[in-house]
Amino acid sequence: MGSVTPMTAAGPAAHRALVVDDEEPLARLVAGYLQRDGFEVHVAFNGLEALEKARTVDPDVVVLDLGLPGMDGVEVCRELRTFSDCYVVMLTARAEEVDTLIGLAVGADDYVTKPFSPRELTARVGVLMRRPRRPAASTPASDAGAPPVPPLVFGSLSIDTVAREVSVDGTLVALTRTEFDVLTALANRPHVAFSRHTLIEAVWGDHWVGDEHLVDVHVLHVRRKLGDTAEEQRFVRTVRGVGYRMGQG
Amino acid sequence: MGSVTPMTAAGPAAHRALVVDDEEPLARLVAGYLQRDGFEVHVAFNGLEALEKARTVDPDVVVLDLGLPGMDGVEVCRELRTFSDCYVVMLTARAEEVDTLIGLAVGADDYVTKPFSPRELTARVGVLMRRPRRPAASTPASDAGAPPVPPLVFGSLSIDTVAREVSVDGTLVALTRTEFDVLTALANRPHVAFSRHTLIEAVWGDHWVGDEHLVDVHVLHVRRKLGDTAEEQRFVRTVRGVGYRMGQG
DNA sequence: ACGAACGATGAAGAGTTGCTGAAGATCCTG
DNA sequence: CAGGATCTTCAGCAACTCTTCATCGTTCGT
Repeated sequence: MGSVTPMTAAGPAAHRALVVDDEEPLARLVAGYLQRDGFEVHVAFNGLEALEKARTVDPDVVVLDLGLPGMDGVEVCRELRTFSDCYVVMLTARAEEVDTLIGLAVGADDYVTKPFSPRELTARVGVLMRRPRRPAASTPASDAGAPPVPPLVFGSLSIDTVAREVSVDGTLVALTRTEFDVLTALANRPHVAFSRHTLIEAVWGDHWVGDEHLVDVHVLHVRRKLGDTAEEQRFVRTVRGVGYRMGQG
Repeated sequence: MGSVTPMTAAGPAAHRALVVDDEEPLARLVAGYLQRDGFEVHVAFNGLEALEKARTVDPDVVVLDLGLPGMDGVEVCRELRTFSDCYVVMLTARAEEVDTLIGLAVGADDYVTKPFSPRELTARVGVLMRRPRRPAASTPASDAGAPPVPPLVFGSLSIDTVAREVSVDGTLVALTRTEFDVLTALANRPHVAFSRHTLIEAVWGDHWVGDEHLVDVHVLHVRRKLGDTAEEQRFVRTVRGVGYRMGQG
């Protein structure tokens, strides 16, 4: 593998980065690497300064140390999010902190644990920059105007996955939970041949132990309720030597 | 409130995850955590199995160990990218590997270094799932947007590896499992001459014992069903003294 | 052109797979 | 706790598939 050459930009850089860390040598080190990667780099040594620079520079990505004096990284990140949708990479001292942070819904895009190699950090930043920029605010509670989920339709068979209702020729058919789950697992990927094992993982979860032919019985029941037989398989089809499949051949 | 509501036991969940690791206990551990987080979890223990499952279940996220036996994580990830745009979290043994991997442009979305806390991993996966890349992936139904896996085409012959369907001139041809596997093994690498031995390894696995000319019989059957004969070998061609080969040449 | 090696083919027994009914185990509801 | 619904296991059966084997035709080297 030759050089990877991460964008050879000269003059006004393509992207702006803000590095926030109270340990000046570390900040400078990271800044240097990012600069070499073609970023226009700005540095801040505390939370307030970081927010101020973020407002003026409008960076594409902020590398933010968690353990800042005064206003800590979490606070900075939260405040940052009120006026910017830039990417945030959080630096933490211990790996265990990461899940705490994520749990706090701080809103960072990536977490890097100290000690890290500068190249790892810059590489991760590179990955973020290649992502399409996030659209607006990612409010978790914007499910209000959620569009209705269309039913899965196979000829005269219709599966409402939300209501968990199945109908054939407009007539409701009562399936048990397992029967419904088996049918839906297949119907979610029409035409795809599922092995019994994969089907079991989908419906029962992995950790399951027992006879794989359990699936056969449930398929039998589904077929019966749907008006199918082993001879006429309109909906659930047998793929001999493999398992089952949904949809016309 | 209070309880996190781990979703009613199993059943088709909102998101699907595929965990790939040759160390079964570790894979199960990770799988368990993801399941608790509401994922429908599938497990694979080697690269080939991983790709096969990825094709059938179309996961939203793949947790992929770098050090797999045979086909390694990098290869799996590359191949995966040819038909899926799912998120990929790569597990690596050493931190230094991470920048190498990123440099190789493997295309993973996150990298976690062993040893890791399961909660950190699942938390990172959770972050990924909140990302906007896949717009409507949150609905349990309607996977219509799933990228279709392109069939293998040789003139008038078309092989749908996912549905396990073969058609000639648009007409479906019913192959048995072994016949299909033999044909697909050849078709996966067109122009490559397979020895009977290699073919047997590919289809039957390497622990097989018996007469190698078993392959001949299956090829015969495949040819017949495909409308070929020993004289007119449009699809499966004999390579005298070696074995068989797919495609013109 | 001749014999040896190789591939193609047909047939048949052994083995596998899927379907089905029934019965026991388990879960849920009232 | 009883009664019913549901899940799971089991065993028999029928159909299908795999594999082996013997034979025949073709190709290749000499």
